[in-house]
Amino acid sequence: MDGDASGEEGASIDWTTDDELEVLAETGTSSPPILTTDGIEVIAGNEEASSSAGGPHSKLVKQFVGMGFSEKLVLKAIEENGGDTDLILNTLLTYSNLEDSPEQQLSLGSDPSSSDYNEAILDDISDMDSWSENDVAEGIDSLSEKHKMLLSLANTGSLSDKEKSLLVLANMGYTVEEASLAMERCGPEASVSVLTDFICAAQVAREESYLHEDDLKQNRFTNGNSKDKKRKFYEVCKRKNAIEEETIRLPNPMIGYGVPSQQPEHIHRSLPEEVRGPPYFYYENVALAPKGVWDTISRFLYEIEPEFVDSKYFSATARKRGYVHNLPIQNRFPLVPLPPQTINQAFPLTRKWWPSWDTRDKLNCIQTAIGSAKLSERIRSALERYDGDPPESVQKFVLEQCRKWNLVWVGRNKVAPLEPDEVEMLLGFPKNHTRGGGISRTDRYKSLGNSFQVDTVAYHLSVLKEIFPNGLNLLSLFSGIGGGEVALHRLGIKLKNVVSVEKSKVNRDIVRSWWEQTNQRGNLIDFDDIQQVDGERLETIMNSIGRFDLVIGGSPCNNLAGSNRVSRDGLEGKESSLFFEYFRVLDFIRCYSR
DNA sequence: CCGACTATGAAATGTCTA
DNA sequence: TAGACATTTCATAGTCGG
Repeated sequence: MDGDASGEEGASIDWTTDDELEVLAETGTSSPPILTTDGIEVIAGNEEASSSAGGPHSKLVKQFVGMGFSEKLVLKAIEENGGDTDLILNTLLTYSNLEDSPEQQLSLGSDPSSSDYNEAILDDISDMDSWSENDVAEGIDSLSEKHKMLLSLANTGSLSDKEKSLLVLANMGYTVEEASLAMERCGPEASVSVLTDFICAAQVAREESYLHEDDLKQNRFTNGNSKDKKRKFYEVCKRKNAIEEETIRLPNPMIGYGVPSQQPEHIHRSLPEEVRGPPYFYYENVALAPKGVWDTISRFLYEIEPEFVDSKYFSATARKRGYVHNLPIQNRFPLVPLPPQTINQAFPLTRKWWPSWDTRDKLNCIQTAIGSAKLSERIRSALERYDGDPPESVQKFVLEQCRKWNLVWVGRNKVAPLEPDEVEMLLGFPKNHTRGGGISRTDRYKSLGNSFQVDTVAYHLSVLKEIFPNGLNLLSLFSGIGGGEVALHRLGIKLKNVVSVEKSKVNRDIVRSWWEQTNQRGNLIDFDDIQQVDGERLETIMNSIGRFDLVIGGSPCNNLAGSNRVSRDGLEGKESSLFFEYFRVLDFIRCYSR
């Protein structure tokens, strides 16, 4: 009924040829991936049909740019070879090879001055060590010297987008030279995936030059040995994909190292000596992030495997999250009293109106926005047409919407979204935690939707109680409404000094107000912007209050979250890339505390 | 300008079935 | 096992009225 009116879009797009090369790349080595002349004819046909949009070869250009070659190279290659994809690929591979050797530099019009990354810094880095060895073959080692060094550069201030990408690529095992070349060629907006594609192509080209040096010198632009080249290209791409496909899988059931009601027989994990606390750290983000995100996060956070837990095992609402931490996992204990475990227990008044065909036991994840009044009205009028149970199709529609928007039954045929104080209770906060102080209702939903589930986090942090009987110093990054602080407080762990970094003023006010109301004896210091929390400032703080025992932080998820239709850009997204700031600060604290 | 409100899918994963 | 089908998701941008 609602948003299914988009049936026509696919008709005008012809997908039959677009993925030709990618499909070939995925087929195993058993069948050599050779482009047939059939494919070329089809492509040529399409290109005539769509010549009004873009250039005459726009489709071909897109195809090769998608493979990681720069647009300039592609255009030049097409100009020389027409529509023959075989010849174009050959030429491209040759070009990218020649670009690596200065004496044979072609004037391809690549303009170094247009790229604004700091070449001086990069040169310094690449001179400092023998990073040019290709790590891909050896596999990825744990926290390498590379990004430690990058980090020490970054610790004086915040990270630029380019430095972030560079860190990511360095962590994937690529050399800094490769990464910076790729970034220069692919432009500042290029995603990591595009960059790795480019590096792949360059690697092939390099290996090619090694194997066929003579051949290339004599026969620069001809179609020599194209089968070998392409085979090589696909092999390297496969190697790259093998790295990318090393995806962390979510456990089912999502109980991490155990939940109060379900504790595995024997749980054990051994952390490497160098990551054992203190300082302890606790990082959180959404479990269902785009592919590869958790691999990257885990690689940065010292190769510690994330613990994925769904908060539905702690409360009446689901909340699937991943936590990376170096806490002990033995002898955890839950907060008491245990919060309501079902919708029924949490909202007894809804039982009277709850239809038998609504089989929900738990609510879905609480988000930052609520269902509209119009939807509730649509549901009511749909149900009022029937005396008893509505037909199955209506039931299905209503249930779908109730699940999607977390609606509960508040009257005859009447559904409604949760109230802010109900959300507070479900998430383990004291009632009215976010109320007052001039905060709007909308902002309450937003702040709560972005928060921890306190019981879940407290269960993990409970092991700290016996480690720090006299309290601890807490560094809380992206504090939000203070889920970590509330969890520790409810556990009875004394907070000596809390340094809290939170962008939103209303959230800082909420934490401050909670701090005062709970008669805390320690000090609460808050900061606005994590990018301003540099090494110098941290050092000053630590000289004053002592070292941090615990670093808590859940970095922004909005570019990772599934409900974001607009900017689900992954870890490189505008806000979610602040993860690298978390890492920067954490690594500084760790280095300083040693 | 602020706050309430509404419309806006896709991507990843899980489950069922041939 | 592959593919159809089902479920879930810490959101954004725009409008409107005060």
